[in-house]
Amino acid sequence: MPDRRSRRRQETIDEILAIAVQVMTEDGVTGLSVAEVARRLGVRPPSLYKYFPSLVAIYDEIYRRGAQEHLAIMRDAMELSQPGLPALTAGLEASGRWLLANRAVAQLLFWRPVPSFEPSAEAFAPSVEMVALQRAALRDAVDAKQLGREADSDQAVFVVATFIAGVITLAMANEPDLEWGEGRFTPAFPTLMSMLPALYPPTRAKSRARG
Amino acid sequence: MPDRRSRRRQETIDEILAIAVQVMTEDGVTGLSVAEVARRLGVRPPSLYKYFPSLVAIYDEIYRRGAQEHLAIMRDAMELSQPGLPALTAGLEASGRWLLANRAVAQLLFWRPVPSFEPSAEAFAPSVEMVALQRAALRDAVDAKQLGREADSDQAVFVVATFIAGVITLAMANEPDLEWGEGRFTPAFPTLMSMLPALYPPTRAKSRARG
DNA sequence: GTCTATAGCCTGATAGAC
DNA sequence: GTCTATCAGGCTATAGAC
Repeated sequence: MPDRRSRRRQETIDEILAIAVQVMTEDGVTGLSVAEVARRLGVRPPSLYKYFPSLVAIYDEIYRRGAQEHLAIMRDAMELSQPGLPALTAGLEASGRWLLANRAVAQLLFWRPVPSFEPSAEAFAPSVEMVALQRAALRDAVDAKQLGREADSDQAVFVVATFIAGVITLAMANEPDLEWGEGRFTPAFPTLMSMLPALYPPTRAKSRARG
Repeated sequence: MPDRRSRRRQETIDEILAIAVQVMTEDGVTGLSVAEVARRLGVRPPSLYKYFPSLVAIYDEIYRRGAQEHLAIMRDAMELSQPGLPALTAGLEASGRWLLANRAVAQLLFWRPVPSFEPSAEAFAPSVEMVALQRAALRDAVDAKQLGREADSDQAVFVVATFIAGVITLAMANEPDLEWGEGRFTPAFPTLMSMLPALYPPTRAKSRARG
């Protein structure tokens, strides 16, 4: 029941989270503090405890929303492309674009830089579905004979994960001010993806080899 | 002139750095503090300032020694292998093995998790030489006709950098307790390297095409 | 929901005795 | 080179008035 009171409250929560991400961006993920968020919001620290019970709770909500949005971005991009390799490539590109545009959240999601913070199981769930989506796209690619049968495997998921993780890692470390598509690393991603058929050569014609 | 006094001093410095790395390993890179190192060393915080002028100076020395050791490890592995692709693969494997065995230092070297810390130019130097070594190995690979001419390029360095960065990133994020060669990601590295000839196909026989 | 006030911790760093 | 003492500040979180 979103009456005026609770809507106002929701807006405050959103603003707190936006400021928190900004602080993480400027001062590093571990540089986030309740005090600094309060300062920027123009209130005193105790007021924030009406919205979040602890600093870790803020981290967890940023993680949860980030994982959710990241998954949605990738899924949408995949659905707009042809099934199989095109969808996989488009999905990972969209993922990379989002991660570079949301670097602080990306670090929180994948680098675990805050030892005292472990994401809750609920917050972690989207990561599991991302793997499933990639696995399904590889299966489609095999069905469409874009790739060989060995590509319908966890191992193949790891290979494409290596491509995107490598590109993102290098871009974040060495090109902190560039977005996806700029610089020396991210433009190489399509090239890397184009290597997949060489790694998993599609079988020719024979649809039912080896019974 | 290493008399007894300065040798003892050097041992203390080494011990401080070893403890500091241990703290970073347990509490995260940003969890390092002068107070905690002093506690574990069994002295009071002010005593450490006789050895390092500031907390940042400790970070910088860990960075400097780490970069140096990392470079030496890679160079040694390359020199023990056949020039070209084998040396490149062996060097990057040795690099990966060292990074996974020295995760906290690896994070300091490549992730810049401490916003207030920027490595000094001197401390950064080994990174430049690592790129040069990889570039030279690619040139050897071209000369030995293991790869095509396009592999003698910065772009090819970025590609192999992507392979190793991707593998290391995934291993560090998802398999915090496994070393190189274990788990799902690092064993895929040789497979990735074996894709290079497909990406940069060696020219056959014709050594002087297109004068 | 906001505030003041405060408890109770932590930190980096310095001065100066020994 | 070690210490005590201390400065000056940061932080999370809570109690309780308004």
